[in-house]
Amino acid sequence: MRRRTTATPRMSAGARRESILNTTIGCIAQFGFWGFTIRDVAQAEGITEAGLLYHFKGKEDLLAETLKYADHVNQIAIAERLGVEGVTGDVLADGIAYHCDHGLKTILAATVETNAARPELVRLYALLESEALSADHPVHAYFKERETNLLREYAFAAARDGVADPERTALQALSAMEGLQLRWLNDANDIDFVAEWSALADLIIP
Amino acid sequence: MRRRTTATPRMSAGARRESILNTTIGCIAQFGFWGFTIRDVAQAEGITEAGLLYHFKGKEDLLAETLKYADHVNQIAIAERLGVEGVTGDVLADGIAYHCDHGLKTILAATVETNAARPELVRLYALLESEALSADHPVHAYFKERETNLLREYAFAAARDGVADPERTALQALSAMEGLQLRWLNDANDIDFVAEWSALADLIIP
DNA sequence: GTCTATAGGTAGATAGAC
DNA sequence: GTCTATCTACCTATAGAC
Repeated sequence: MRRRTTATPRMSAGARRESILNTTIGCIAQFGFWGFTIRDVAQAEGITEAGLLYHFKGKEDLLAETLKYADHVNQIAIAERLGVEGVTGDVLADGIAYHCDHGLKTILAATVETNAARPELVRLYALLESEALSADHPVHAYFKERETNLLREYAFAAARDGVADPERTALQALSAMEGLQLRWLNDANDIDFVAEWSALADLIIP
Repeated sequence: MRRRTTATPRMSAGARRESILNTTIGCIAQFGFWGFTIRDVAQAEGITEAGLLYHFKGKEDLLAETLKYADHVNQIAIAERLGVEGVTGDVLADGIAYHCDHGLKTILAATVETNAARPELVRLYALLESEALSADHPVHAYFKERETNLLREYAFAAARDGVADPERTALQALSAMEGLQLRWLNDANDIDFVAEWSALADLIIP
C-alpha cells in the first residue's frame, strides 16, 4: 500500500516546519497539550510520526515551538496594526507598549481587531492558559510570565493615559478582554467582538 | 502482596461515589477531560479502575456526573448565601435569578464570594469551558447552554436594576468576572478576588 | 463493592532503511 | 526528509472471582 516508492520531499525543511506549526496550532487549540497527539498532527500533514519528529525533538518541544511561533505571528500583526517598527515577535522579551507611546485603549483595540481575525489562535491561548494553571504543566512558567508582562505593559500605557490606578486598570482591562474572547468564541458569530470590546473598554478605561 | 484477603468495603456506596466525584474534580481541574485518566482518580481513591467503574459507566459518564455534582454544590452554596429557598442545584434547569429578586450586583457578589472559597471548582469550570469550545467535546452542548442560561439570568437581574441595555450588561459582567477569575487563579493569592471584583462591578453595573 | 486478569487499543519515541 | 518497524508504556473497558 505504499504510495511513493522513493523519498520525494514535497516541501523544503523550512516550509514543512511552518506547515507543521500551523497544523499544530489547530490541534492544540482543540485538545490542549494533554489531549492532542503528534499522530494527529502528522496525519493532518500527510506524514508519519517519525517524519514529524525529524523536525521537532518531541511533543513538549513541538508545544514550545508552536507557542513561540504563535507569539511571533501575533505580535507582528498587532505591531503592524499600530504602526510600530522593530518588533521581533518575542512576547516575553519585547512586549508591545515598550515600543510606542500609544494609549491603552489604542493598544487593546489593535489587539482585539487582530484577534478577531484569528479565532483559532485565540482558542489556543484560551485553552493553554487554563491548562497551564497547573504548576506541573510544561508551559506553566511561560504563561505566568506572559501575564506579568502583559499587565506591566498595560499599566504603563494606562499611566501614560493619566489613569489614577494604572495597575488596577490593567488588571480590569486584561480580565474583561479575555472574558469577552470566551463569549465570542462560544457564540461563534453571534456577537461582534470588536464592537462589544469597544463598549466594554469605554467603561474600564477612562 | 494482597493487603486484604476479604472484600471489606471501607465506605458505603453513596460515600464512595461522592468521594470519587470530589477526587475527579481535582483531576479534571488539572488535566481537563482529554488529559485526566480514570486511573489517576482510582489511585487517589485507593481503589482499582475496575472498582471505580462499578460506580460510573465510563470516563464520559464520570465527567457528566462530576459536572452535575459540581453544579449542585455550587448552586446550593450561592443560593444559601443569597438566602434563596427551593434550589435543586441543577444549573441548566434552575438558575439563580429566577428564584429571587436580587439585583445583578448582589447575585454576582455572592457568586464571587462563593467561588473565592473553592479555587479548584473554578479551575474545573475554566478548563472545561475552554476545552468545550470544540464542537466534538463531550460537554460542548452543556457549556453552550450554560452560558445562554447565565446570560439570560444576568440580563433579567440587570433589567430589574433598570439598566438601559440588560443583555449587554450581562455579557460584560460575565466576561469580566470570568476573566478576573483567571487572573486570580494565575496569581494564586496575590490579588484579592472579592475586592477586585467589587471595583470591576462598579464600572460595569450602574 | 472491590478485586485480579486480561483484552484490545493508542501513545511517544527510537533505530535503521531508503 | 520521510519511511517502516518496533519497543515500551499507558489507557479504557470487560469478565468473572470473592
